[in-house]
Amino acid sequence: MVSARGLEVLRAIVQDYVETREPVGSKSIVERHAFGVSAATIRNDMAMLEDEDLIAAPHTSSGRIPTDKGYRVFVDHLAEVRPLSPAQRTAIAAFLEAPGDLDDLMVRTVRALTQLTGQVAIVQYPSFAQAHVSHIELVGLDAGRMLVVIVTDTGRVSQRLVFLPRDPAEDEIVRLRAAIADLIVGRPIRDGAHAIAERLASAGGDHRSPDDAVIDVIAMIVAEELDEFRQDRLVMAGTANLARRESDFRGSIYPLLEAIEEQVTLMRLMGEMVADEHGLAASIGRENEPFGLAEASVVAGEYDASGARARVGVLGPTRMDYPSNLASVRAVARYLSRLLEEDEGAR
Amino acid sequence: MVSARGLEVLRAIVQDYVETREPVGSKSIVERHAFGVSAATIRNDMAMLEDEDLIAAPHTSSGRIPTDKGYRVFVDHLAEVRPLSPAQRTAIAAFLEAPGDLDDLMVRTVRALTQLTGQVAIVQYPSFAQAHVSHIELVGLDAGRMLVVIVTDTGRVSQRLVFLPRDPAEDEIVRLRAAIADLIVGRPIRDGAHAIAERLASAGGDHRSPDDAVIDVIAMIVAEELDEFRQDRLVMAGTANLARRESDFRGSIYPLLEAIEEQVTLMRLMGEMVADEHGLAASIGRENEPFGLAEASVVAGEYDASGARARVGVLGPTRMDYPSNLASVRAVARYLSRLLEEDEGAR
DNA sequence: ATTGGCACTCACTCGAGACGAGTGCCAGTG
DNA sequence: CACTGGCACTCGTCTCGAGTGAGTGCCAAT
Repeated sequence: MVSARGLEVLRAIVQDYVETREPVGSKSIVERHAFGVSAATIRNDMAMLEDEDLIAAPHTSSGRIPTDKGYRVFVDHLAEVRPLSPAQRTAIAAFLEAPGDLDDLMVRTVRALTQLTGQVAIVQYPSFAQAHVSHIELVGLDAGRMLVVIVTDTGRVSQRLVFLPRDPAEDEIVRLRAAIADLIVGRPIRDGAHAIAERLASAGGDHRSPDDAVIDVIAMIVAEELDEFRQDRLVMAGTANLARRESDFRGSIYPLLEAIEEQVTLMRLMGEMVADEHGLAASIGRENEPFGLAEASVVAGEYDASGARARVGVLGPTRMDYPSNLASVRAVARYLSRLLEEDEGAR
Repeated sequence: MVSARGLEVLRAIVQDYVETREPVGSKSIVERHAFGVSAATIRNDMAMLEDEDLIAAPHTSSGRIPTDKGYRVFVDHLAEVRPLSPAQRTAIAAFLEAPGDLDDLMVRTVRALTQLTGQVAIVQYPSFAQAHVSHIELVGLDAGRMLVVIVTDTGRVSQRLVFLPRDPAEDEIVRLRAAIADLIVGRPIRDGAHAIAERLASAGGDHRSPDDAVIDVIAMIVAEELDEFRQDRLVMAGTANLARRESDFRGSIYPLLEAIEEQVTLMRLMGEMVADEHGLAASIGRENEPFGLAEASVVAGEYDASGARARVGVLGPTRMDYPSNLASVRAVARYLSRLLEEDEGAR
């Protein structure tokens, strides 16, 4: 029921509201946008938009502000992702090109994104669920301690300290390492944990030797560690920006800070967002209610890391500059993909 | 020039103000505390306290609130660290007793502290500056990648991925490992980096072999990593509490969130605090100005980890409950010391 | 040294009135 | 039928002034 011009009016309202942070009235729309019609006409269109629940009036007679639904329509149909300025592009490059390992890259990425958008930036580590184990090492230390190191083909390394009931001999370690490597090296991570669990179960009864206590401990640790690999991690930056934009949130920013500390919530939220053809996705206002973030929006984009796929995004007030944030997220995601595809797991 | 009763009045003002969050007047003091004198007398005492800049009046005629100097006197002379309730003690025990490595312990500690105090909790990792290198391992992976693993006697493990100009042979790695181990194993970390740097410098000219490129790369990484060991790390929790207590901060909580993200600032602040005989220290309000935290206070306590020493603390509004926070910090610090001394570097 | 009394200050609250941005509606026009 | 100008109406916001009360500072008396 909304005319083409009606949608243009919606666009104008969203833009002006985001910019001025004040309810926008028919008159100011006529002034700021060359619609070529009178304020009264705009008012008629606005009445339509209000019927459709795309905009709302805070008080009986004041300007209108977009509803969450209005933002949704704006993002889906009206927002053109506006290309970044050359300066911004070189900024991204400067941030990300420095050498370093995966951890470094993630940190620099999240900094770049918070810098570009002025929002809280979030970067998921590439999902290792489908990565393969490329290496396992057992390093005997002193007095019953052993270091278990696992490396994946996507370049993630994890180490873990184990306390053993007794000190195994050198050749015993070598044998053990070979046995475990046999079980998991070259196989996808998600299978690894299974394989070991099965092995542990089947070993019951038959040929238990005194070694088995040691083996069990180590195998269990390896399985645990593999399981942990599957849980993705987040890096965040720019939390302080929430306080700067405090007035953009009606209520307290408490739930937001909580969600940021409880990374799990954000993890799930980012995971459940559905991307469009550009790999971009937005989750707006009340849509985040199940996550306790009803006053916030998240804009996210996908990136590829040699097979593994994950997301980068920003978190901010519902009243955010979507076109610009979408652009920043897309640019960073693309750059990241290129960087991570380039050197194929060299990191 | 402040009488004994005058100090009692200061105590009353601090207590009441922290509790009610409102300026406290002479009358309410008489009502809530059994001073046995009239309001007028209290007023005289308050005039003294005001002359000494220990309390101040927000408006000409309203109650008084403590100045930063007033809080300082309160903390130094008037606050008795009130013992924790048994329930709180068992809560600490329950939090900290679970098994796990050092990282786990740090996380659980910081959670316990934020839980107990309702403030932002901060835990420094034990300082490794005086720890000794107990183990070094070089693990050759595929295609020019090598994993360098360093372990200290305080149980910290670090690993780092290196890209080598070429693939070294197996026996070459063994030799190299022995050479580096010779330089640093058993020696304090701070010497290790030196030793390697010297070695690198002296090797110039004489017996350069084609190996040296590889050696150099690895040695440099090891030196870098050792250097990093000396930089302590922080774990934090309860950031969201700042938003809950927002009204306790006159201005914005922006600088606080910034400091929390910029861990370095807090690190320095905690490092510079001077502890009393109980290992406790407080830094109050304006005293934190150089760190951009003029509206906040930090309460910290020292703990020992088999030689290494570090701090735990809480960050909150200047108007905080110092006795209770001091008690919580002390209890957690003590518990942590006990736990870390007990199993002497087993972690 | 302590006290009761008293004048004084000043933030805060409340209601009334003025203001103005903005709406909704309607009759008129191309 | 879409658009326009006009107009009454709503309602949040600002301002002003009076009233209120908590709290002080000072002083003379004990």
